[in-house]
Amino acid sequence: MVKFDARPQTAAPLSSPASRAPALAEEASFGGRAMEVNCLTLQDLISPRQPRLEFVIEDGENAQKENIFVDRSRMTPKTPMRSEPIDLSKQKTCTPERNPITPVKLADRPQSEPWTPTANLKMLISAASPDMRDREKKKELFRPIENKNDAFSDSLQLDAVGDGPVDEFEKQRPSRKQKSLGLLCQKFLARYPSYPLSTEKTTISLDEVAASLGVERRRIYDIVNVLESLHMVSRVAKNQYGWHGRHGLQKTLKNLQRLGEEQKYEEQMAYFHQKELDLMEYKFGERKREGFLEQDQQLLDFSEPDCISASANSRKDKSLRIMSQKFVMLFLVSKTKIVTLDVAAKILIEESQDVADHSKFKTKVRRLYDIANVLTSLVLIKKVHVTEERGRKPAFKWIGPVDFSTENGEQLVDVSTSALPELKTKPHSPFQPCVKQRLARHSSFNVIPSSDGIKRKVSSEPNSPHRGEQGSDEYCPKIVGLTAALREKIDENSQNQGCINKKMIHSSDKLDPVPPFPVHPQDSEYCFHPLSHQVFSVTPADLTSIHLQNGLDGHMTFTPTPTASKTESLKSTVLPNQPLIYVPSASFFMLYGNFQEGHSKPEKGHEMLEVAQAASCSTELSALPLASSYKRRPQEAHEPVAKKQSMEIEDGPLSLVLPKKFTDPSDVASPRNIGSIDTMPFEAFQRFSEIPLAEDSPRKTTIQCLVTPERRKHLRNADIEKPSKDRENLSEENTKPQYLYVQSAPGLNGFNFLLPDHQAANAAGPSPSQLTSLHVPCMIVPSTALAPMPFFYSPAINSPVSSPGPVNFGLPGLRSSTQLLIDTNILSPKTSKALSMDPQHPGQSPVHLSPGVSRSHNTITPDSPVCMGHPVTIMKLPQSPGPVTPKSIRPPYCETFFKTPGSLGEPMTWRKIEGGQRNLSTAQRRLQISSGSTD
DNA sequence: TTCTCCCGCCACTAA
DNA sequence: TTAGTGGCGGGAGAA
Repeated sequence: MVKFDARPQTAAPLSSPASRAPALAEEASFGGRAMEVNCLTLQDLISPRQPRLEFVIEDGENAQKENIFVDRSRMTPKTPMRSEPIDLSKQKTCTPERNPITPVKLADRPQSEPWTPTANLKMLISAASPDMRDREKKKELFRPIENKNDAFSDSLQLDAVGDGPVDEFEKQRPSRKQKSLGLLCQKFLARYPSYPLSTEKTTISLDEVAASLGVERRRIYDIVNVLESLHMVSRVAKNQYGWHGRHGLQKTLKNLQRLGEEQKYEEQMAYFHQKELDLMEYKFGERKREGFLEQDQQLLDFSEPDCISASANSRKDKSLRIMSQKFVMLFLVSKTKIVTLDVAAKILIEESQDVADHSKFKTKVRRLYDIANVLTSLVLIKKVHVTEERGRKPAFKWIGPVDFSTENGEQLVDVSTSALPELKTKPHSPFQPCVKQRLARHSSFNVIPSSDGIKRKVSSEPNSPHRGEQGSDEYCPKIVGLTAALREKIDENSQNQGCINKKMIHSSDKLDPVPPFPVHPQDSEYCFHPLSHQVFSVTPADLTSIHLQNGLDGHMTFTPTPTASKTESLKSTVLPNQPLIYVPSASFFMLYGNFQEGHSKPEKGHEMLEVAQAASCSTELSALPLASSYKRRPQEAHEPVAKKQSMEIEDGPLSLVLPKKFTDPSDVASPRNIGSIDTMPFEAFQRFSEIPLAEDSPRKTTIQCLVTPERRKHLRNADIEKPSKDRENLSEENTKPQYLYVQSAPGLNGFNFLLPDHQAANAAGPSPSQLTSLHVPCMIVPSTALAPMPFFYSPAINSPVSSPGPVNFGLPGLRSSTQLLIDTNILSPKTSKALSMDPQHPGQSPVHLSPGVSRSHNTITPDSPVCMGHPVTIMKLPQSPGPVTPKSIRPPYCETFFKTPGSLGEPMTWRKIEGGQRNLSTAQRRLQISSGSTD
């Protein structure tokens, strides 16, 4: 692009020749290919004193800035060679039709000129022709969309160019948030595994990343600098960084914590707090000040080799790396783990011996925001506000690991983790230690050494093994149900076990959408926001067996609901009558890890399958406590949301299957089933769902959410009538596969449920072929915007014409996404109990009562339309009784596994994998758990 | 208004 | 010399 630079002779060049020369070269080069555009600046329009015009060529570098995308079709290339996009942003003052005069670079304007780039642009637009305005709008429209998935991607906008009103352009322009460093960082992190294999050397090319993310390299520097401060990356060459991931994060943080303590940062923070509050006069002595400076050197030594020479007030001393480390140190040494920006800025200014003027303060705060964005993306901190006497102050709270020490060299592991011997000392579980301290913060938990030397968390309150967290976090006062400890437990487990941690079903809009684990801030672009309207009401009875909660971060957790007396005091994750909202979560797509990674690194991408396979092949696992069958690898647990999001985008939908007892009556007591690998799915689900699992009724699985009011009523009544003793009988009951089918579209655009009812048609015992089909009465709750929910009831189960083949589910207009199949047995034990009262079918699933009973529960008429779309083949998912553990004294449990459905519109087939067989495809990945039974 | 932080100039650094 | 880095602060969007 070429433009004329109307630069006053008197204007002194702002750029050094050295720095400007390359730019000019690029400009020339680029200009040779670019369409010539004449630019007219306001200055040109209003100032008659332009002494001369200087020919300047827009440089290609600028053309790349912030990924400007240009509608080439609307341009008139002057040379066929032109193939690169033109930065229309640089045409703010240009119009192709106007040649002669040209604007100056905004930076070249004399200081006296009040025009800001924006003001100048606006003025020019106003002064220019409609054509110019259109072009300006186009420029805005095609601004980088680093995200292919961003709202304003591609074609739609292209079509809109020139057609829509001005407002449309404004609407489609990426918001500030969309361009935020935090979001960019998330995208950046999504590109790399949190815990890369030691054998794999990931190199980061800044150019490549910048181009990929559609931003200028400058932005990438900000990210890598912070990451470098945490040793997550290291510079290996020019423009090249090596990716280390989180492997060394724990050590780094530990060092930072130590240094922070040595630096007396806590005192400094206290000092500034006190100073600010005018509560007392306190000053650090000069000696201490000097001590800080010495510590600085230590910090620099620790940080990076290229920082060691940093000295006070030097350029490097102010580098983002150093600032980042110091910032992190503040958190680590803080008892409250909360650091206000102003205090942090003041400390940094103090240390750098800068003149503590307002300008410096602002600059520091800006940098801290940059750092905080990256740290937030790393799920190490989260934004909070501190209310002080002087008002509300922005601050951040550390949500990352807080304790990096181990006692006597012992590795603290989660109780459930310990159940998996091979995972007890899993080396890369850097966040494990933090569990100890976190748990210690909760009175309901103690850390006690176990006989095997493994420290385990146990509840000091027998009746409330998971209680105690609610309200403990002053910034998350509304957390309902799940305790932090429990979340951490789940998180910990999920770090090493590869699955099922992705639960769905958001509690309600009344529930504080606080992420159960360290996750992205709620305002993250990748976070789902709570719905303002109720979607599904759940009665207390519905929640007694399983509580599902989904934080905004997409993490979904199942809270154990005490149906047994021992756990009755446990609070429900979902409050009575609270709506349950299924929130399609990006984290849901973390199950298999990054799809791309999965291909490039099968060991990671398919770990779930491996786990499942292991479960299918190993009998060792069967002897493990139910609550610890699955573990998710650390990288998954701490995978940035961005990664999840990107995976969601790239990988397509996944599905969760929560199969229920699905065994033949003869298999109930079968030794083969008991403690067999078949328990794996159940254990896995139970593990994460924390669903109490009764040792005497291992096959009981219940879910009390997502049932119709009528059904709930029945269930409640039945539950009341049934003593707990009856549950024991349930263990002898055979159930047929019934599922709760949930299909959803991202962003809550889809909300589909198949509510398992009963399988009356097969009450006598379905054949394998029958079982493979969705012979389950179900309700599909299409969620368009979750508005008044239309119910689509599938009469397939009861209908004699129902086909044994796959049943298609789908909703027009919905993009295929996550699907959840939950066996009806997930219904609360009470439910199961109630439904299993029929003495005529003692061996059948509680929900498989007589057809008549079943019908009585139907709230939707069989005449309701059945949405067709995705064929679903229900796989047979046998279960086996879980080991007898204290935690296993829980009535219900369910099993889950996931699969990735095909792309939208593609039929999804659920099928079982035999043995170690894997059936993976790019379009469709499945986690198939051998059940020992055939379809 | 204040909070946030994008944006890109341009000085510094390294190859 | 040139490209890579990244400090810095204006200024505007978001809250």
